[in-house]
Amino acid sequence: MFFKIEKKLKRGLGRVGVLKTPHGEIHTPAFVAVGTKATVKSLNPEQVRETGTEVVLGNTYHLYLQPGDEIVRDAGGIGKFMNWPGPTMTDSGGFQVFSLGVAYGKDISKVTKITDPSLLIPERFDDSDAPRLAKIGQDGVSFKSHLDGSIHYITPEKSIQIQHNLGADIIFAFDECTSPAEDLRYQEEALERTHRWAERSLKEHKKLGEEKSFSAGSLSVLDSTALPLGSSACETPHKENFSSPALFGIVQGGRDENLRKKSAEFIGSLDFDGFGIGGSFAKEDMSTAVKWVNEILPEEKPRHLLGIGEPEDLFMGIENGVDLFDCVLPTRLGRNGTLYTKRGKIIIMNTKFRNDFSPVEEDCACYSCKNYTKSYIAHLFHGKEMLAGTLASIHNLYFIVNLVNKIRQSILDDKFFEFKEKFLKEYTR
RNA sequence: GCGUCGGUGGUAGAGUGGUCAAUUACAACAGACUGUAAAUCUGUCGCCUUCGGGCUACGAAGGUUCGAAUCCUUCCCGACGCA
Repeated sequence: MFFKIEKKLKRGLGRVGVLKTPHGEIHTPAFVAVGTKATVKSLNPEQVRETGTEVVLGNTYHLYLQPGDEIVRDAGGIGKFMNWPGPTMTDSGGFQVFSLGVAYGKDISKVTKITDPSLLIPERFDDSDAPRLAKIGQDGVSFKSHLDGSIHYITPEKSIQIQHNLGADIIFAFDECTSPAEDLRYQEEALERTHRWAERSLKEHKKLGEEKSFSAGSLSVLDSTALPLGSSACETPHKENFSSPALFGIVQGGRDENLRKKSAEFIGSLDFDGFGIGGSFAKEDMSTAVKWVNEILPEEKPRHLLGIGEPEDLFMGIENGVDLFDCVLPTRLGRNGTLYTKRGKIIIMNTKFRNDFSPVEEDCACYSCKNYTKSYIAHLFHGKEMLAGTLASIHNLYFIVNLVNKIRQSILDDKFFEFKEKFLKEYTR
């Protein structure tokens, strides 16, 4: 993997770059489509590509449970398995420590509103009897499968082994995503753990890399079949790291400035190929956390803001030096009937759209907008037709990917701040 | 014409003397969703309300009862059976 910064924002930490992977280039800042179970829900790879998406992110925990990482390995890796010829990433399962752990069955998620003050009370009350599917142990995390109830113990080593089997171009260290509701003492404890796990992830990664380079030799034959289907993403794979993915370390630290900076210092000092910025945020804490971290992380390596994705967040992240984003929102909102427009989100099932024969966005160039009306898409949703989620996901993914692309271009044109102001002024809610 | 069964809120369909403005499902309406436990979830869903409650309602009209969607009578409508 190779990362090159092409241009920097004059004010702020933002930059434009290119990330070269064995399966093609990623033009940063870039939006990564989430394909948790080796599929971007409701879309086939051609449809994903048509939205302008360059890279897809799968999930370690989900693919380990089903179909199993060895099957994905034997299929030729996640990209080949899912017929996605471009770059791929896998998340480590660290988010599931959170979503299936403390957040399980609760009204907390990746970005938590502070409307419920009890969520932010700075104490870790004893709710050990609360049902959860993930429990943090001495060495790793025990998960109770949401599919069949079986118990699985995931350690940093295990996560890296699974990810090597899944075979993405970029993988992540195993971490603990913490809730903003946790108190400082717990954040500190969790951060220590994430740091130890980072070192262990890195060590296991290097070990597996060495084992692979010993047995490498005929690998290039295998990979020549996996080149991107005609398009600019085609690039000669780099020799270094060819047989081994790039590993990103993850910065945590919650909302505390000292912890965030400490984490950025520590993770940034390790021999990672890039970095993830993790954590569950209260919305207003996000920008400061990102800034604290990116002022410290080594400038020449890429940074991925994990799980973030609303338009205003993308501007914030890019301005503060983020190169990669992934988020389930475009596809999840799409499937659930909410569509992005430059004037804000709309709920397509609302009565007023039943007889609205204009496209979702008049000047949008996505497949859905070029071919269908709001009335028709509303009809598909009311009728619970499968095509509904597909058309909506195409539009939303196109909207977000293209927004990031436009922001990228605005930096190249020295117009970032004008563009940001203009966009956010029109975009409401 | 006689007999039997049945008529419940937008629909289907519970309820068969008080705890019933009426279970439930669907539809409708509004909302939520940020490293996917998610094609999911939440709220509203007779009228009015100062959110305490008030009013009108289970085909129609009478009646029994402290009290009726629930029991009785007649009528109207529907299905089936016999003529």
